[in-house]
Amino acid sequence: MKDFINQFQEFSQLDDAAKLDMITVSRLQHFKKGEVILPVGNVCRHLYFVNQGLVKIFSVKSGKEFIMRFFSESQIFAVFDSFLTKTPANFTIIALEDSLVTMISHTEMEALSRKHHTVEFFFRKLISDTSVRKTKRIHEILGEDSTWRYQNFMKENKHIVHRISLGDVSKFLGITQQSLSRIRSQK
Amino acid sequence: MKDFINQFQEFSQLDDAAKLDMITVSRLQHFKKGEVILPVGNVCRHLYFVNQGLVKIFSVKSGKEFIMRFFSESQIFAVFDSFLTKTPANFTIIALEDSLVTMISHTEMEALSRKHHTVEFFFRKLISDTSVRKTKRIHEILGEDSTWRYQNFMKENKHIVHRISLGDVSKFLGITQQSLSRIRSQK
DNA sequence: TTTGCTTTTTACCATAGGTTAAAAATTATG
DNA sequence: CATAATTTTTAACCTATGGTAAAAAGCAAA
Repeated sequence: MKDFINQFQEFSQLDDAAKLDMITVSRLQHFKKGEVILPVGNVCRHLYFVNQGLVKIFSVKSGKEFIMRFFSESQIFAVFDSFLTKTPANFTIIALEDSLVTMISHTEMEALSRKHHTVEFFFRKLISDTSVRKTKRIHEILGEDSTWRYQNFMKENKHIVHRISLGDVSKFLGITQQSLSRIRSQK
Repeated sequence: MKDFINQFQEFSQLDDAAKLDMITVSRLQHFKKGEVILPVGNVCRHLYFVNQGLVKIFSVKSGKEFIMRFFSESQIFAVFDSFLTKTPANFTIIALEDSLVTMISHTEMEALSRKHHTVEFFFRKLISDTSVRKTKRIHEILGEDSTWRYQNFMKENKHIVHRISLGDVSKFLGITQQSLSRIRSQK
């Protein structure tokens, strides 16, 4: 189990004082399988880090579920637009497995950003990382067919695909489960 | 023609010292219709502001053009992931009309962010704004059909649609021009 | 094991959007 | 103007994916 500070370091170097402060303000929480970490409509007031487990961020639009992303061990997550703008989240976060999560509140993050430039920088890096991913995703949805996207998803998520149901994979890809099944069979 | 500082203010309040500094480091440049503002593969080293004109940010994937976004008067643009991570941009920026653009270099922006917390905050707001838009876009592409997306695009871009070719509209929507034409005729 | 619940697959039809080709309309140029 | 170049539309055909329904497989609990 990778310590969250080590992981944060991979985004940007944090000085020792900053590290210490971050550890101080962080808290650990356990979520049971199926438990809601953030209900839709609530403001996302924390930055989360997965120590152990698996979560999904999703939304429901006219009865259909759409999965934004999965997060597993050593990943940082939040509903960023809600987190950054303090507006109600359009997404729900739930634990797909029993999960152990480290949390830092928005308030604390803001304070630390102000105090330590390295934290502010880390923050910006983190946001730009999610931004890059979204751009890539838009690109792929518009430019590649679902077979390609399925194979790509499997390739890029080798370590966790066996923990995700095919239904959830299809909800991530934006196709029906039947279509996914068809894609899987032909070949 | 809206002054860029005024526009920046709409994202977050800038103090007078910050404003003055930003004006000092900004420079104005003219681009002719069709001129490349940023070639693909180059690092996007500036934050841009459209005083007058219209630009598009696009990429080409296996011969097909995909338009990320259009920017017209009073809008701030950049290839943000390139700008933030200093990696080569996957997108080209070109002027669709003769355009007058205010530019601030990444280096200057970084320096000002460090100097003025209001600038840093503005920066984060700006990035989170683009992030929200991308999320919305992903959502729409996966959840709505092209007729809906076309109508929505027209609604949300009333002021500039008459300046954009239907070919470019289709490249933004991610469908062929023929499909767009079909959508436009039926109804 | 048996029974029941959930997930995944199969099948058949309907439809949106892609492909290709060409006509029509619009805009630019000599 | 007249001609060329570009943009937009029309049309015929094709394919991928959705909708619906039901079967099959996998898993869980008694």
